[in-house]
Amino acid sequence: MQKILIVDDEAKIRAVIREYAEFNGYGVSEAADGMSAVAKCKEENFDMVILDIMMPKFDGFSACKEIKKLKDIPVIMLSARGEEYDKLFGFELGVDDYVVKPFSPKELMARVNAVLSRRGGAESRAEVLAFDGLEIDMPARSVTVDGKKAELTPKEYELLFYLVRNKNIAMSRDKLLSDIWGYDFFGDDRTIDTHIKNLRNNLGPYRSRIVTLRGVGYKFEA
Amino acid sequence: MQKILIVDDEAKIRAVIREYAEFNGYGVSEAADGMSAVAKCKEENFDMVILDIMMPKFDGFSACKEIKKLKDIPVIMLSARGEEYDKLFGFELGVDDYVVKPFSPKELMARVNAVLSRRGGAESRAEVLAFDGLEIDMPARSVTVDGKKAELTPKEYELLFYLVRNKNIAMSRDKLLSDIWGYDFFGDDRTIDTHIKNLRNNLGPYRSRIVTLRGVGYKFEA
DNA sequence: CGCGGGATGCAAAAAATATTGATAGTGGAC
DNA sequence: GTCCACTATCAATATTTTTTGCATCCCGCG
Repeated sequence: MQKILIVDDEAKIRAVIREYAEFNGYGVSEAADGMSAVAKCKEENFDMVILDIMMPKFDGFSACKEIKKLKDIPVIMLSARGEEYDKLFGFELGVDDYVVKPFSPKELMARVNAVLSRRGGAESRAEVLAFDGLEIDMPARSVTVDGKKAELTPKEYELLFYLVRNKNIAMSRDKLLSDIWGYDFFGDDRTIDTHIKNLRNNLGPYRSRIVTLRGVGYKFEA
Repeated sequence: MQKILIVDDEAKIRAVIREYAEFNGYGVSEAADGMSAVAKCKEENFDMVILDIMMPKFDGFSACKEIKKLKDIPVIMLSARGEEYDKLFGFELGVDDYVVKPFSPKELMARVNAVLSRRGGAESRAEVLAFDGLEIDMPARSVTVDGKKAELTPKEYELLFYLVRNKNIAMSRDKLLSDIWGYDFFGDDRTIDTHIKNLRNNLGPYRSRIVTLRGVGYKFEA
């Protein structure tokens, strides 16, 4: 079941959306402000966030930015008519769709479905990513560094892909070992270090994207 | 590179779309009104036109009609909410998609990609392809290497065609076996390797187009 | 300032994987 | 039935990758 996080300061609006969303077979969580929305996204994996712009504490824009930094979750923004249209065009915001209040719940759900199906639809699961001159093409299993192809070993691919898919999230050695090597791997932690080192050596100028978190593990910084 | 013509009277909107489009790897031209849009279409071949409806001089509808008369280019229309919605569905306008303002640029690009891949789908599923001196004619079941016909066995054809149809995508041995040999094939992985070897031997200088992906399988590199 | 627990680098051993050529099985054409 | 091209399997070889142990380095902390 796909889960949606509804963020709006008005309980009434949340309730309406919830009702429709549940009717459409989605699981629903709620948050009343941007801050707690971000917090919830940290602890739970949502498939979609519906985010009001005007909110106390932490507005929708800021929340959106934070959430997108955390994970690549689709976001639909809600706004009152005429409210800060322009900002939506901000390049870095990455909003997936936009619905003007007052909206009909039916229309909102149509958009939710549209966005989700676009994502889930085979290719567009953002499997080809670029960070400056670092291009990562997962389907093709190829990585280019400033236009030059990097030759990675299988484990290096897996490691990189894994870190990128979980970008900006600290991954402990334990988690890396069990997720990439398999839960039944009996081996040394140093193994990871070595692979990280090898991987870094292949990323040239972008080696520092893989950040060491002392005492914890690693993360890919986007 | 695919080229898009963006037509809107507001420079700001054009700029936003341009930014996104270029980010997505498209080439971009702009026009501020319907008249110059048609003119540009006459002199240059675009792969897509994004057309605002409400414009001075020559509105989007008229421009669309003119352009469609000239060439069969996909058109995506932009419209303000509620603005002449109906007409879009009407008649022979042949609009490929439409997006309601305010829209998120991301959504617009998703639609652009969708329309283009829908169109290009037919094309890229082209059954006669050439990579340098390697010509692959699927319907004719013939492959020529630098003008000389290569004699392939049935399995070699299938393998090559399959890889080419999925060019630049890593294909695991599992997938190859189940897609080419059939899901019920009970056999050895090495079988594939051998056929790959035979195939490569028949591709002369282009043998390296079939790239080994250690630990995974193979891919055809275009 | 020195200590200690990671983090890193290196190189060799060990393991995994791909390539290749030889070989045998298969089914159709004659 | 025999021949033949094609296919599958196998085993030896070649290649690459992974792991590991150790030496060294670095950073935060007392």
